Amino acid sequence: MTPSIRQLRALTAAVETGSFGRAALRLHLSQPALTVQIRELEQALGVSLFDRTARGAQPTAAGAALAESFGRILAELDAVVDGAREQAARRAGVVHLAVLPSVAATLLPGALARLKAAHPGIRVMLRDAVAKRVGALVKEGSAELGIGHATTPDPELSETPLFEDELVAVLPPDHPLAARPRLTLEELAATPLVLTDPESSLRALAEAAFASAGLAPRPAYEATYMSTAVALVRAGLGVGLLPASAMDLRVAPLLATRPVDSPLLRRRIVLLRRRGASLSPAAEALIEVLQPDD
Amino acid sequence: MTPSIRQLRALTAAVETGSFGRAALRLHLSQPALTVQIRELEQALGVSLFDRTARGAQPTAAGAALAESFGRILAELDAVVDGAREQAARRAGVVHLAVLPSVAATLLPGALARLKAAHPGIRVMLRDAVAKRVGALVKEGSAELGIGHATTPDPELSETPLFEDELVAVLPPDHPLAARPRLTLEELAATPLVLTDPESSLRALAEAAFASAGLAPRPAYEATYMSTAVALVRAGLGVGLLPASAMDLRVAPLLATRPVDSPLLRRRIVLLRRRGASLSPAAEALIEVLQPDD
DNA sequence: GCCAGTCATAAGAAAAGCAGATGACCCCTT
DNA sequence: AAGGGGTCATCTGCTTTTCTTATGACTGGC
Repeated sequence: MTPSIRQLRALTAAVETGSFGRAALRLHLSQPALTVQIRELEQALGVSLFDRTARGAQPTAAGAALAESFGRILAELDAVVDGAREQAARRAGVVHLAVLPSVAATLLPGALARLKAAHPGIRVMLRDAVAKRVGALVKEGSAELGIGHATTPDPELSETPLFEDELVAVLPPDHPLAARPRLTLEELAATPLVLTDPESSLRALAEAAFASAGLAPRPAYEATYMSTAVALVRAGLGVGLLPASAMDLRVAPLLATRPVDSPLLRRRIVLLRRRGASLSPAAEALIEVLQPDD
Repeated sequence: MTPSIRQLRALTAAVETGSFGRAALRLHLSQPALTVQIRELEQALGVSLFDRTARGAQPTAAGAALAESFGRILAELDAVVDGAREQAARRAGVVHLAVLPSVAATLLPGALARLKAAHPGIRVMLRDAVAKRVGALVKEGSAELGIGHATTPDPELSETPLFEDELVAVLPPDHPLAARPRLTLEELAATPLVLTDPESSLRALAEAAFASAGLAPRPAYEATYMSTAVALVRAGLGVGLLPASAMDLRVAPLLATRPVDSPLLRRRIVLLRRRGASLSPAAEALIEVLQPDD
C-alpha cells in the first residue's frame, strides 16, 4: 500500500512539467501509463493530487506539497545509489589495511602510489602492527585486509602469497665482514648486532634462526624503527639484520648488504583476509596494485 | 535502473533480521522472492551486499551502509505518506478561509466550534475582508474558500448558497420607533442612523435600498466594527441597520430589532470556491459544518 | 465550428513478482 | 561418519502489475 518509486517519480515529474504528457516524455513513458500511475497514487493516498482541466492538469495543494517531499526523498535516494555505484566503480571507497611495519616501509609506498594513480578516489586507512596483531585485526574485522607473514593456518583467515622476504646483514662498507660475499650465522653471532624490537616478527625470525643453529646472538642495540636501525649501523655500532626489501632504498649506496646462509631467515609475506568475507571494490583495487607481477 | 521500494525494504529487513528467511517473513514474502529482490538490487548497484554462508547471510560493509541509508529514506517516505493520509482522513490539514466581517462575527464561531469537535486536527486560517476582496482572495488562490454574498456571476468562481441574511433596524427598546412592529424605509430615512463603514457590503446594501426608494439616509455615525455600532445604538445615538443574524447574540436582550419593509435589504450569503479547483479534505470538512441543515 | 491540445479509457501484450518445490551447502549432533 | 536442521539459490508455472497503442471525451482558440 505504500507508493512505488515509479509513482513518486510520476508525481514529481507531473508537477514540475505541469503536464501529464510532458511528464511521460521525461520519464520515457506513454501518457496513459503516467495517468495510471498518478491515479493509483491518488487512490493509495486517498487524496486528489491534480485538478484535471481540458488544458492541463493543475496540481492541488496536496499534490504540490507531496511532490516537493517526494522530490527531496528521490534526490536523497539517488545520491545514496550514486554513492554506491561510485564505490562499485572504484571511484570512491575506503579500505582498512593492517600491515607489518617492515612492509609498510618498503613495499607499501609504491603500491599506494600505484593505487592513487589508478583510482584516485580510494582512500586507504593504514594501521601498522606486529604480525600477531595484523592477524587479529583482520579476524575481528577492523581491518579488511592484512599484510603479514605466513603462520600456522587459521581457519578464519585466508592467505595469499605476496613475495618472499629475506633478512640480510647490513654493514658499513669498511666493516671487516664486508670483505666476504656471504656471511654465516656463526660469523654474525660473534659480532655485535643491531636488531629490532623484541616484539617484532623480524626479531623473532632472527632469534629462531640463531636458536636452531644452537647459537645466541649478541644484540648490541635494539631499534623500534627501521630507520633508527640503519642509522646505528651506519654509525658503526654493529651489523644489522634487516629485510632485503628495505635495502633497495636510499640507504643502499651508503651501506653494504650481504646474504646470510640460513634458510630460516626467509619468510613469505602474505596478504590476509577474512575467509568467506567478500571484498569491497576498494579492497580489490588495492590487491591489484599489491601484486605488480600479476 | 534505480532500485524499487520493494528492494529497499528487502535490504533493510534482511540486514536488520540478519537472515533472508526472517526478512521474508517480516515482509510477508516467500524466501525465494526476497532472495531475488536482493540479488537484483546487487546487480543494479554492481555491489555485493551480503556474504552468503550456509548458516546465514552476513551483510558486507556496503550492504550495512546502504541498509542504513535506505532505512532512513523509507522512514522519511512513510512519514510523508502518513501525513498525506492524515490529511485525507481529516485528522489534519489547513484550510484558508476568506470571510465577510459580518459573517465572521455571527455564523462562523459556531461553525468553527463544530469543526473543532468533529475534526480537532484541522486548522482554519481566517481572513476577514469586504465582499470584493473575498472574491479576489478566492480567485487568486490565497483563500481556498470564501464566504461572501451573491454578486454578478464570475466564471472562475462557483457559489453555493449558505443562508439568507437581512438587515434589520436595531434600536433601544424605549425609542419612539420601537412601538411599531415593522418599519419602513421612509421612517428610517427620517431618523438619524448608525451605519457601517462605507467600504462594507452592508453599507452598500443599505444605500442601494434607500436609493431605489428615492430616499437618502441620514448617517449620524459610521462604525467599522459591529460591536461599535451596537454600542452607539445602545447609547441612543441613532437607529442601527444591521444583519439579523448578528442580533441573536448577547446584544439581543438589551436592544429591540424590527424588520424593515424592503426586499432589497435581504442578501444571500454564499460560499465561494474556485471553479474547477478540487477541495482539500480539510475544506470539505469545513463546508460540512457550515451547512448545519444539510 | 472545426482544430489542436489535453487527460481518460480500453484491450492486448509484455514484464515483473510471487509461491512452492527442490537443490546445494554447512554445521552440529549422534 | 552419517543424518538432521537450518541456511540460501534455483527452477517452474501462475498471478499480478505495467506498458503501449488506439481511441474517446472535453475544452479553448482561431
